Amino acid sequence: MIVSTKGRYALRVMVSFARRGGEEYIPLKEIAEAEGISQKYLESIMTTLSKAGFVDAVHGKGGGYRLNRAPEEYTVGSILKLTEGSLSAVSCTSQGAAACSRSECCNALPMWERLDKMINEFFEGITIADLLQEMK
Amino acid sequence: MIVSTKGRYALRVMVSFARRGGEEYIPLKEIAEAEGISQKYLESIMTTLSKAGFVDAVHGKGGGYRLNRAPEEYTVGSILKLTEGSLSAVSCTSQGAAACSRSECCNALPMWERLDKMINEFFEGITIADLLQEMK
DNA sequence: AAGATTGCCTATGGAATTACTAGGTAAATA
DNA sequence: TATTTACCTAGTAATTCCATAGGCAATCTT
Repeated sequence: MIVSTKGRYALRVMVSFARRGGEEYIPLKEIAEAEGISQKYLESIMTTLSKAGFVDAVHGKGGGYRLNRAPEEYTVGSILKLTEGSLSAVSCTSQGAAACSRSECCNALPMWERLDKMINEFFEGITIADLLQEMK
Repeated sequence: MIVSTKGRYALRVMVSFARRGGEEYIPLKEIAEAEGISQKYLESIMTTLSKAGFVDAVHGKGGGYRLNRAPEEYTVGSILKLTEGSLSAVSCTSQGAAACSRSECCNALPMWERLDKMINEFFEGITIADLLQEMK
């Protein structure tokens, strides 16, 4: 599986922020309850998003998180790459993985590379604004 | 990750059989050695392929495995679906998984479904014969 | 300055999956 | 009958996933 709950929760939370709109800071607790996600687990995800500069965070009362760009400025790809680490379908092509000893002669490698490219373009072509609109 | 070693080994073995051509049966031991794959691990994969009717198997001396169709008759998708169980990128859309309670209102579901469709069509459009030809 | 509220950090743990390994059983051939 | 081969059932170390626990740090209100 490419996308675990971590990445899916991140997307959901970003959509949730976008849906609310506005510039006020929303505490994590409120988002976690609204979305039915474990508060503690969501903490680590929000910290990741915050450190990467995807959201603003302020401590203390009246603090919380908020988006710092328009929803159409966030691609799904950028969020998933951040939270999932990689979107590669096989370890062969994910950077950081040990280089496969067969890469020089592997018949399948070009296929994996085309797949990665296709998936990457797919996710880079969708934004939080698109998800916000989309209804089944 | 979508594709584990199980699926990748299965593809490699199928390509290996296709490369040899011919109708003689090749023992698993020989394939495992040629491909540098654990013999015992490969056993379970070959049994899966055999039970699904992808290869013929005969016991005893002179036995082993062989393809029962032309390489262009095997799609990569069919082999991966068999060995990996599912090619879904998220558990939300893989059949057999518990239905997501949010599926009725999930903003992301149409995206996951389009992704699955795209990946499926990608793999169904490639055959073992294609892999055999393909060189980097 | 104190206390409440909120985000941030580190560590831990159960469950599932992955990638094997071990050892036996069944079928076919020499 | 003995050998060769596929098939079946278990087990296991390592890793990843999905959290949980508890304290520390920063900010605001009073």
